[in-house]
Amino acid sequence: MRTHQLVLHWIEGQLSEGKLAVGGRLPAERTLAEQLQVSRTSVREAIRILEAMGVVRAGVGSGPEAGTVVISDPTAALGSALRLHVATQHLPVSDIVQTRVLLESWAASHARPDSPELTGAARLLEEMDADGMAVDDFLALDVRFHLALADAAGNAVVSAMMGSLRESITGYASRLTANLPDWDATAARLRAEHHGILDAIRNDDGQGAAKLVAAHIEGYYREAGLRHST
Amino acid sequence: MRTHQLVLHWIEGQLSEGKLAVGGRLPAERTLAEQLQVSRTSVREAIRILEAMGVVRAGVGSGPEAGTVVISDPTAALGSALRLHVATQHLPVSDIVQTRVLLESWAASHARPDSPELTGAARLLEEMDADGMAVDDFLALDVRFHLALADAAGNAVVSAMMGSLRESITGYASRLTANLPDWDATAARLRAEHHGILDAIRNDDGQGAAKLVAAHIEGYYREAGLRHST
DNA sequence: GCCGCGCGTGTGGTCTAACCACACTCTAGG
DNA sequence: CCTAGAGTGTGGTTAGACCACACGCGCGGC
Repeated sequence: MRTHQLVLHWIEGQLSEGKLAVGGRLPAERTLAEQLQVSRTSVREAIRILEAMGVVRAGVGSGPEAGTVVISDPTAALGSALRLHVATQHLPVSDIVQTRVLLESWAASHARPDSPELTGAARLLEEMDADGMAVDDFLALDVRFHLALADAAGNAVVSAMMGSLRESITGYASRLTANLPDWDATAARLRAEHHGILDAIRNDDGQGAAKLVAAHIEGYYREAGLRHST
Repeated sequence: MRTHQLVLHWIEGQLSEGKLAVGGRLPAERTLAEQLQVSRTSVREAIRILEAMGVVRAGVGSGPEAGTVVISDPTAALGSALRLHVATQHLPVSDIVQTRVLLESWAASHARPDSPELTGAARLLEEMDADGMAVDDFLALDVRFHLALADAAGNAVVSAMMGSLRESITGYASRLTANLPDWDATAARLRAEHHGILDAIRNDDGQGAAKLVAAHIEGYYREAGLRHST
């Protein structure tokens, strides 16, 4: 076993045993190196991996924001991993879109009508109804709306996967937007569909909401010219 | 931007532009450090992250197995990320099981009846029918059977997520097995259910297969004592 | 007595230079 | 012709140094 993996396992053990929890701080790199009898370099390599996985956040200086703190951001890990593998062209974008439809349909049909996240989603829709909204701003709100729907289903894993899928193809999606023949018409349609989805969920019509979401996403990508199977 | 991120972005760019593909080799660490005008330390930190993400494999010595080679193993990245976040107790195991049901049901209903992966799945079932099979061996084949079903749906993202979900809870699952009141009876039931699922897929009854898969998984965890919502 | 500025201290971030283990490859000797 | 050894290039690891940063204590002026 390589040295940095030893450090990694030690930290994972501390997490499993509850000796290290979210919000807690790792020992300083130099201290940890001495404790585990390895070089600081190896400690740093382990911490880098944890950072890439969204498990810790490293901050210089001193005070509450400094040091290496345990966080929990599964979306970051999954997102960058997916993005890298899309770059290697071993994960087709069409598969990502298909998976997004699958997860989001499920979330729509399992979202609880009284979920607090839906209130936030409704507020986002109001913002999107503003006139003369810039395309990028609209798309940013769109992402947040869809993530809010996913959160409303109350499954942390699904939420994280949804977020990572969105993150891995945001670059792709904004390029696709340029293909749209008439943005204003598309935006108007998207707005209407969003309201339809939210209403369906609030009326406890999970199956209907799932169908609307699937049609919403597939319609957008089809209009923008991405070819994919369903 | 931190130095190792510069290296990371450079490599990601090479991947996106196709200058670096799966099977290709990165320049030697010392060479890369000189090219990008950074220290070898920073190059190594970037490579460590890529290694953790399942994008490269590093090997010492010389020859075809040596050097840093581009691979593509999304499952590794997602799996270790999920496992770490389960350790922080910010990803409930019940959510993982629920997501597994969701993905696997979808895969069962979208698997093509003539998919070559199903042939492999059938062979696995034959092996599992052997008498006096050790529990661990049975479970290992079980994992491969379920992954084969996921692969049969032809979506790389779903396959990777399925694999990572299994990986993140294998430790948990094998502990659960000890709770089973009568392993032989359970194993017999699992075998029968497996055959039922495979038959449903081969008869082009996707909806039926999905229902059977969901019941199969939920039944197992319920019997083993994991409490979770559906 | 109170306020504010500056330095001390500890943090992660980076770099250099060296040595190790490994696995292939070339070459000299039998 | 074959084999044993030296040579070469790879990642793996370490030690030690210096940097930028940000808080917090304490000294000084007001």
